[in-house]
Amino acid sequence: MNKQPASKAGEKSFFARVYQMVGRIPSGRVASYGQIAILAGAPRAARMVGWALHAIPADRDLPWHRVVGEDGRIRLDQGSGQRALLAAEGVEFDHEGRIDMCRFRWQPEG
DNA sequence: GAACTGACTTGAT
DNA sequence: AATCAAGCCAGTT
Repeated sequence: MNKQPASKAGEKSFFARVYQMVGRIPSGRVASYGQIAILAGAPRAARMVGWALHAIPADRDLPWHRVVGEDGRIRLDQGSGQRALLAAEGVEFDHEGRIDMCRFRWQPEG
């Protein structure tokens, strides 16, 4: 548990960074774990991103469902409803349940 | 303080 | 093209 302050005052944990980036993903767009990791400042912490999302408190209204694998496929077991959430936002899935990352990948430039 | 873990990614076989 | 293995970072125990 965080009995001590995360790093220094003002600096948030890597998790908080991830949450912030995930929160910036616009509706109808998706980002990969690795992408979020890069944006969060850890180009190789893709696994941590997944763990961070796993640790998202219910209070957070983060669009965690907009984070998928680099191949555009959901890395969660069915039951999370992630695919349904994305489909509801206009994200299209192919017959293999994969997203066309070329079209739906979120590009933080704008 | 060391070891383990994980909603990943990439490269090799 | 599919499967296997290793690497990676940060948090948790």
